[in-house]
Amino acid sequence: MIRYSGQTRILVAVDCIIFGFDGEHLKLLLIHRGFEPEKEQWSLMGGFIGTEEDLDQAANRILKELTGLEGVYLEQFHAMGDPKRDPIERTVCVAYFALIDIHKYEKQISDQYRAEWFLLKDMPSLIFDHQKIVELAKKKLRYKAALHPILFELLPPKFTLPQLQMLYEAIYETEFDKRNFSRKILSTGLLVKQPDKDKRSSKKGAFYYSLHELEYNDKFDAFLNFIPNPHALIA
Amino acid sequence: MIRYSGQTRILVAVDCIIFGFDGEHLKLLLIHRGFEPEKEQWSLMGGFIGTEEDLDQAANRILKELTGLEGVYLEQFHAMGDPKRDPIERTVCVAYFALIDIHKYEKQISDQYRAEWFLLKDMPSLIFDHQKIVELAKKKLRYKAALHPILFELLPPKFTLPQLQMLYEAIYETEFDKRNFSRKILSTGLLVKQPDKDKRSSKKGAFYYSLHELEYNDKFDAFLNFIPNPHALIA
DNA sequence: ACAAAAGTGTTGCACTTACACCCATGC
DNA sequence: GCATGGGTGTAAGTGCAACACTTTTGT
Repeated sequence: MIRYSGQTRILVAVDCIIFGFDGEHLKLLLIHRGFEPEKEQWSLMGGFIGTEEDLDQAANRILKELTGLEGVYLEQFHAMGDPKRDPIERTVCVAYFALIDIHKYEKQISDQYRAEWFLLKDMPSLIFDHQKIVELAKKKLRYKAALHPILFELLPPKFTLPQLQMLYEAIYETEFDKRNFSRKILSTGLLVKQPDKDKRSSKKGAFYYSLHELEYNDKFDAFLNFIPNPHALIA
Repeated sequence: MIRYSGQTRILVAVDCIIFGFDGEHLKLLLIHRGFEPEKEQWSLMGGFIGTEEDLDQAANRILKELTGLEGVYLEQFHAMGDPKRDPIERTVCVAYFALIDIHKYEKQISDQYRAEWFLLKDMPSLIFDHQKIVELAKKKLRYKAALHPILFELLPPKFTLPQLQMLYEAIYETEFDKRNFSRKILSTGLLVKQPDKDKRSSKKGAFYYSLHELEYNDKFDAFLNFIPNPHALIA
């Protein structure tokens, strides 16, 4: 087998930033490492890429190992290559962020890891440069969600407009006018009103909506402008 | 030295998509490889990362080796990891796109490579998955340039509004109304009118403008909406 | 004087914002 | 019957798109 000569080969890992939404706050799924290095520390879910898989496959595999979930929204957003980022051995990492419906996550799927949800603003310190990766992921998520309908991935298949608005408000750390918000969201044509209501959070109850799959796939890449004054809110 | 055991180490390369603008068309700087593998084929400029450099440093070094330029606009946009993308040996590549003032490029800086500018729509076939990387880069460039003032990096320090408009038109493969275009661009406050004119392309001559550095740095990350109907033009 | 490109203003429309009241229900 | 959250409409302002004529100057 021919190989390139005189070059250093390096470990390549994939790390996943897993976002979830509990109805009120944005959360991150972190793992408590039961193994060296940095045993007993909190970190992002990650792993080395296998010999027969590409990066997306590796990210999906890793996500499944931790959460048991497949078909999750997963997007590559940055590669980190500082030679000193992993003190044990040089590792280049390709970071992905995942958006999951927090209720689909079943605890203790993996016994190698103890996983736990943390509020974004109440996170433990993380190993290596994971803190920095999380910051990048947050920024990227805000950026992308301002223009593309990705936040639905954080909600269950049926959700209410107040729930959706709370999600946007959590992500942008601000408040929106509910009349304008509902008009803007509904005008995209992405939502289908359901006949039933969610009555858990009010006496009157709020109508459920679900995604119009066809429109959703069509408009996913379109430029939709989901938030007012993006100029002010996006770094 | 402690290392992670049982993991495969992989080559990591950086590839640069180098965009230039000749006043009329968007171009790409490609190299004719004088070495194996794929000797005598056209490819993107790339190289393996060094043991002491991070990804950005590697990209800057590689760009300098080919063009002699430093301080160039360079942005990481995607990592490619298909195990079969390089037939010689598995290589993960991190792709960057660079924007340079085409007139700053001096030929034959490197004798390892023969470099040549190609019209984007008139490119030779490229090695490996470089074609795909170029497609991704074009998409990313369009996307980013719709919201951020990056295209100035493709022009000389002094340029005219008609030149700038031609650039935007080349990138989006469409035409804009010059009255609306000039109003929109000038309203950003990013440009400073110069006292002199460029008289090469008309009898009347067009005023030069230069970047207002302070405003440019301030507003670089802002959301500016440089093109009409982004919905229609951005994939 | 004519050709060729630069420069400039206005109007209508669409979208966005700001804002306040009624509705349905469980207790 | 009242408290709680859900749902809706309107008016003013802003930003965007469409559109045509004048200016300059080299030949």
